[in-house]
Formats: sequence, C-alpha cells, structure tokens
Amino acid sequence: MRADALRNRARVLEVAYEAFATDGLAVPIDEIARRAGVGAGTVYRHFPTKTDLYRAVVESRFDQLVAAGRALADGEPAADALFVLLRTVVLQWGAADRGLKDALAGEGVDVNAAMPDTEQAFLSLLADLLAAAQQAGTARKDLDVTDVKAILAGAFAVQDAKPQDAERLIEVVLDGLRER
Amino acid sequence: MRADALRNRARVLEVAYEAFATDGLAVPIDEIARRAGVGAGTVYRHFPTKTDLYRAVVESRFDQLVAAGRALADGEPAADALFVLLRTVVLQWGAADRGLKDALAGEGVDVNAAMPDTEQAFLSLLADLLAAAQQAGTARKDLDVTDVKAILAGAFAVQDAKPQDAERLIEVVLDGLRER
Amino acid sequence: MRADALRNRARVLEVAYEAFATDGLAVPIDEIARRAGVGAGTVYRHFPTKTDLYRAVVESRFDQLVAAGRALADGEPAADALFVLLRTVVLQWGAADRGLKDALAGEGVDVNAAMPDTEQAFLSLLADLLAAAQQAGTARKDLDVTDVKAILAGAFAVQDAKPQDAERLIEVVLDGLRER
Amino acid sequence: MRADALRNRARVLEVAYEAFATDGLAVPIDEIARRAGVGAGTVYRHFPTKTDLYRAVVESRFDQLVAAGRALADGEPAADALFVLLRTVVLQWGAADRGLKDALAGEGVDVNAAMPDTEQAFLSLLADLLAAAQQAGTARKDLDVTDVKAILAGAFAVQDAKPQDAERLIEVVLDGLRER
DNA sequence: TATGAATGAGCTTTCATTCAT
DNA sequence: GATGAATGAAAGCTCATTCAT
Repeated sequence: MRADALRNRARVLEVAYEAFATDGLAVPIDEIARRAGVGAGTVYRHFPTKTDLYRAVVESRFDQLVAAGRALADGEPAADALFVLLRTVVLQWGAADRGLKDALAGEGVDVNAAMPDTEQAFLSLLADLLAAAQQAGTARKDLDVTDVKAILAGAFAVQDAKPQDAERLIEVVLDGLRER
Repeated sequence: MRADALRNRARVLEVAYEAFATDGLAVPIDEIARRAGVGAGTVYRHFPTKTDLYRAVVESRFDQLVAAGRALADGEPAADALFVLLRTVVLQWGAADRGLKDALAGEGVDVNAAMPDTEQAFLSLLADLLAAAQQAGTARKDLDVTDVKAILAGAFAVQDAKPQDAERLIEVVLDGLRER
Repeated sequence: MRADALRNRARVLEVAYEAFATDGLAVPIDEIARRAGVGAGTVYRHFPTKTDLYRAVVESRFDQLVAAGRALADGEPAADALFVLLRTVVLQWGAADRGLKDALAGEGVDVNAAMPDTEQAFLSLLADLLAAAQQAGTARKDLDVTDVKAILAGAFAVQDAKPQDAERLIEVVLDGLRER
Repeated sequence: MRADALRNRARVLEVAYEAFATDGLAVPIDEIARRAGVGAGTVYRHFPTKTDLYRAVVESRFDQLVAAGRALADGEPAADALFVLLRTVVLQWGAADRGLKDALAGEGVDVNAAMPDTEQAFLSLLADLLAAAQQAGTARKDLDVTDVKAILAGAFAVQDAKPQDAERLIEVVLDGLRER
C-alpha cells in the first residue's frame, strides 16, 4: 500500500476513533472525512461501509487493549493481575471511549461475530488472569470468563454514571468478584 | 382537557413506552403514531418533540417504579429492603425496558435536569433504604445514594451483557455493596 | 385518501411519466419532485422506491393503452384490427414515451413479474386480435401472441431509429406479419 | 507509442468490449481497469472520458463488422447477400453485444456524429448489398440504405424481446424487406 | 382537535475524473 | 507512462417536524 494511502487510512482511523469515542455511531461519515481532512470517498475506499469503519476502530482498540493487558499482567502477581487489569481497562481505556464501551456491551457491533479472533484474544487474556486469581484464592471460583466480561461491562456503566467517583466505585464492583 | 384527548395521550404514552422499551430511541414517531392508532400530529400535540415524549415515558416509568419500590420496601426488613429493591428493579423492571435502563444510565435524557422531582423521589427512596441498611449493618457505610444509583446502572449493564445469567451476576455486583 | 394527496399523487405520476418518457430511468427523483412542485418526501410517500414510481407510471400507461386498444379494435374489421392497433401503439403511444417502449422491450421493469394482471390484459388483447386476423386470413398462422409482442418491440426500435419515416417503415415491419 | 502502451490500450479495449457487451454502460471504469489489470489512470490516458472509451469500443466493433460483412457478401449471390448479412449481424454479432446493439439503435453514442467514417463504411456496405438485391428483384425498390439500417435496429429489438425464437422472428422482420 | 400529507435537511454510498507518487 | 488513491458531486432514501384539511 502506498505511503500516502497508509497515512490517510491511519488518519481516518484515528479521527474516527475520536469521533466514535465522543459521539458514538451517531457521527456522520462526512464529518469524520472533514475532520480527517479528506474527501468522503477516501473514507469509503478504506472502509466500504460505516460499519466496517466502526469495526476497524473497535478492533484496533481491542488489539491495543489486549497487548497492553498482556504486558500489564506480566508485571503483576497472579493474585492481583485480574483486578489490576479490569481497573485499568475501565479507568484508562474506557474513560473516554464510548466506542470501546459499546463494543464490550455488545452494542453497535457484535465483536464475536465480526472479529472472532479479536474476541478470542481478549477472552483468552481474561481467562488466563481469572484462572490465576482463582488459583491464588483471590477470585470467586464460581465465575467463568464471560461472567467477568459482563461484570466489566457493568464497571463501565458505573463509571459512566458517576465519573467523579469512578475509581472508588469500580473497587466496589470488583469487590463482588473476590473470594470471601 | 377533553376526555378523548386524555385517552389519546395515555394511549400514545403506553405505546411509546413499549416501542422505546424494545427498540430504544431509534423508533420513528410515525411508527408510534401508527401503533397507537392516531395521527402523527396528535403525538406532537401532546408531546412537542420526540425528546419530550421520551421524557414523559421515562418519567411515568420512574413514578411507577418509585411507587412500587415504596410498597415493596414496606414489606421487607430494613436489612434486606435495599437489596431486594435493586434486585427487583433490575430483573423485573429493567429486563425488557431499554428506555428505563438508558435513562438510569444517563443516556437519551438527563433525568435530573428534565424532571428533578422525579429524580428526587427516586433518590429519596434509595436514600431511605440505604440508610436503613447501613443502620442494620448490611450495607457499607462509605456509600451514598448516588453511589448506589451508579451501581444500579452497572447492574443493568451486567444484565444486558449476559441476560441468561443475570440473576446470579446481579448478586455478584450487589455483593460489592455489602458490609463485610 | 385526502383530496390534496390525490392531487399530488396524480401530479407526481404525470410529471414522472413525462420525465421517464423523455429521459428514461436516469432522471433523479429530486428532479421529478421539483418539477411536480413537491418535496422529495412526498414522492416517496406515494411511491416508496423509485422502481415503484416507474412501475406505477408504466402500469398506468399500459392500462390506458389496453383500454384504448379495446375501443379501437371494436371499430375495425377483424381482418385489420391487429394491424391498426400495432400501428397506433407505435405511432401514437410509443412515439415520445421511452418508458413504455422500455417496458415493452423488457427493460427497466419486468412487466410480467411486477404487474401480471396488466401484462395479461395486454397479451389478451393482442391474442384476440391475432386470432381474428388469422381467422380472416390476413395474419400468418405460425405466429403466437408473444411473437407479435416481440415484433411490436421491433417496430418501436425502427421508429426510434428513423422517426421521420416511421409511418412507412412500420408498415414494412408489419408486412412481415401478413399471410402471403 | 511504446509497445507496452499499445498492449495496454488493446487490452483495455478488449476488456471494455466484453464489459459493455454484457452490462452496457453501467459498468464502472474502475471495474474495467481492474479486469484489464491496469490502473484507472491508464484507462484515462488512452481514453480521456468514459464516452471516448465506449466510442472506441463501438468503432472497433463496427470496423470488424464491416470487414466481416464485406467478406461474407463476396461469397453470396447478389440476390441473397443483403439478407444473409442482416441475419448474421443480428444473430452472430448482436446476440451478446449490448454495446453494438445500443450503438445501432442510436443509444449511448451517436455513431454518425462521433465517427462518420465508420458510419459511412457501414452504410456503404449496406448500400451496395441493397442495390444488388433490388437489382436482382429480391428487395423492395422503395427502400433506401437508412431504411435498412432502421429495420436492422428493429431486428435487434426483436431478438432482445424473444431470444429463444430470434432466428424465426428475424425472418419475419426481414420478410418485410422483400419484394412481393 | 385530530389527521396524515408535505417538507427538506441529512445520511450513506457510488463513481467519473484528477493528480500525487 | 503507469498506478491507484483522492476527490466531490450526485443519487436514493429516512424521518422529525409543520401545517392544510
């Protein structure tokens, strides 16, 4: 792919990420094109439909998230890694990213259907950390990985509902995951 | 107001509730009018904008919810009432009502700004039950009523994310509220 | 249906007939709306898709044509009626109506699939006149009604190709139908 | 012109012929470029507009047709050559070539205006055969060459309208040309 | 007052043509 | 010369809102 095309593609993706993060799927493609400084046709060349663009944004964010999550987990004791990851995902990643939140909540795009590899990588990360935490006795043994994903969606919603106390409230929610 | 006008208003509200509950704000006004058996103009006579209609639906649901919540609370011991209410709201009220869920999550309409009385009545209900539970030693003492509301939004999201295990997972979330 | 709506519908149909007759399907709906003095939404209210509008125009023309054809045939001797009809259809009806010509040629819309009743009425008219002409010994006996329809499409094309001599050339084509 | 440029031009022309023959003018230039294995810019270097490309395709086909027609005519008796040619053009050349048919019907491009030499060569071929047939007493004397061309357009339309019986029906049309 | 027809701005998408690489 | 990315003007269609009937 040509250098300028790559640059434009990246720029569109970047702008789209910001736009979707702020306004969700409601933002028009023309607006994204305008903000990226390209014609609408250029957006459609790289992403044939609006849904494709949204998918690409979400996929890119998920991939970054999984990579960061793996790195993060490596530096934490098994007992804490799951909790550290969930806390970080909500507070650092989800804070200003409606697109990521919606995707994790299953809205706008079906991550599992549209990008099964990405979904799998994410679930596999969660599964590893969950198993380790259960082994270490810090996480409840009656939870599976999709439970944790659902709780994560809940934590996002809590953050949305009261951002100024998100840090404290996320701990309240995560507390529910802990073995007593 | 004439009797037929009143009847129309109630019918529109009822139909709009069902429509928003199922499809969210995406449902067109024409569709609501059609289902209600009235003209679009009639909807607009009673509710000048689509947002007004949505607000009215949410307000009505909140009012019903507060009333039902008061009744429910009266029949429960102080130690349990908060938990019973939250559980019920999520599983009975929110299960099939996207409109209510969105409103509690602060989406689509700002309940506090648009209908402060309703918001106050709801918060006051929560506050009473929270205080009682804290007194009884079942709820954490470091939480206030807006914290509980945020946790409630989280519980809705959890239910959305994994409806088939909602009952179990809501308990996990509510567990976070309990005094240890 | 309300009087103004009926008026608008008729006006749109009229304008669309003229537009399609002149420019074929290429004319934009916005243009038809503009010429009719209505908003684009009004066109779409009456005809949900462009194809629906085109169909309605063609159907209306076919219906008029069949009615006029029946009337015409009644006043002619059986030996001539088929030839008179075909001549009239080409010279009077098809002359400036690309929409009708395309429909008879199977372009733009499949008359048989989209409006079988109309197609049947037309074919039945042709069939009656063909049978009478065969009986009278003026038409070849080895032709059926779809053959005549195909020849009619040919006559339209001849007219398109050399309008200034259409009258004479149509006779040349129709001569092919005659029993020797 | 460089050898590779020549090769590209020929390849584009070939592919465009096939594309137009199948789908008419609706096929996008990008698609033609893709099928030809060149960039869109290359198509535009050789043919400044889509219409120019279409013209070139039609011209090339006409030239081939005239050459083949001359050859064909040489091997037939004067009394039959016109009829043999017309039959062949419709059944062999037009059957799968919408581009050629449209051009002969005056659609998409005005052959006479855009490539007078080609038009003249074609008409001159027709004129020769027509004169010979009139001389031989097989063709009507009241027809001129543009009449024959118009009839040819009609024969194409008949073929389009009922391809399964084209062979038989073309004879019916050509019969109209015969001296009685 | 109720009706539902009309409006028109706005959205997604396509494609002939231009132009940087 | 070739490439294919970028452009941007339409096009078809939807829907919140207004207004004639």
